[in-house]
Amino acid sequence: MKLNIEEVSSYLKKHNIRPSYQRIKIFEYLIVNKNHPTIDMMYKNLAPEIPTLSKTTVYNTLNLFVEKKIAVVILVEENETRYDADTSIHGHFKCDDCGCVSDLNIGMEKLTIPELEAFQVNEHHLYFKGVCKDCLESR
Amino acid sequence: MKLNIEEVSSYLKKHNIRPSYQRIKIFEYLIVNKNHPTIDMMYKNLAPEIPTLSKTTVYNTLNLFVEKKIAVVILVEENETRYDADTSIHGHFKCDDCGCVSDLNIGMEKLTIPELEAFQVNEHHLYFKGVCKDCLESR
DNA sequence: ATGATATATGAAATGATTACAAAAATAGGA
DNA sequence: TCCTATTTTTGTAATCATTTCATATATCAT
Repeated sequence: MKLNIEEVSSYLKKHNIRPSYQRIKIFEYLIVNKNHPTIDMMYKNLAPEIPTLSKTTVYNTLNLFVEKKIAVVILVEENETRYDADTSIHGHFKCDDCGCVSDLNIGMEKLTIPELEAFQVNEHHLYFKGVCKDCLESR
Repeated sequence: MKLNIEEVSSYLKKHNIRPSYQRIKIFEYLIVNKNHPTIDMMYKNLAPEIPTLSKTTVYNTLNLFVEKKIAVVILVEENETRYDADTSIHGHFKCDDCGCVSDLNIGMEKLTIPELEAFQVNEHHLYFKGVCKDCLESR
């Protein structure tokens, strides 16, 4: 996602989403931080800037983004739903130490799965868990 | 997992789990059905056979199995934690139509991810979502 | 058998998410 | 611009999965 902040509004419009103040701010947060945040992370970070923000709005907005396909759900942990505005096929790594979730550019096309020949595949998900480089070094 | 039902008890013991009646029945359910069930599915299916069974016991037992590494958590859906007694590295497919989750034998070793060179990888997760063959045919 | 430890149970607490109704913002037409 | 209809936001209450906790039950070693 090489999306410029100024283009957020038109990007939302292009996907049939009215660019309200809250929606713009939330989408901006996703593409600027690229940290695959949870609802709570987004709420806590945006609340100071948007004092009236309700957590329900964050839930509603992300559900809308997913429905309109400008965001995807990332599952790397039980009871921890994260979101990503990068809808291209790629993987993730979750560090069990610092908790960060980073992107992996994976040529998942290389993976041919015979068992899926007759299947209709709509979503690809690949993730790893372990300890990231930074955490390994600081031990 | 080519585990014989009679061997469940010794398999549990080998992993430092006391083979109580409930634990044996729950583990048997996993290896016999191979359907990657949720806690609720296991509870509903075993309750008739074990009238005193408590859902808390199913939670406790699966948490124990995961801790002792004889089962793994499978995430293919928000707020839907599933379990698998096959701890070997393999993938899954979830059908959005019938809801079934099936195994995929994937040589994930073939995937070399340069970005993970300096990382310590403990878990591999790969899954796809879409429509399975049976559901496609019955349309 | 007895006492100690481990396990199972059910009720209550927690936490994330959704449902819902009211308030606020926005868009379009007179 | 004003009015009305529609959309969006908000906060509270409801829901659902999961955990906590205290008690009851079962198991183990002596």
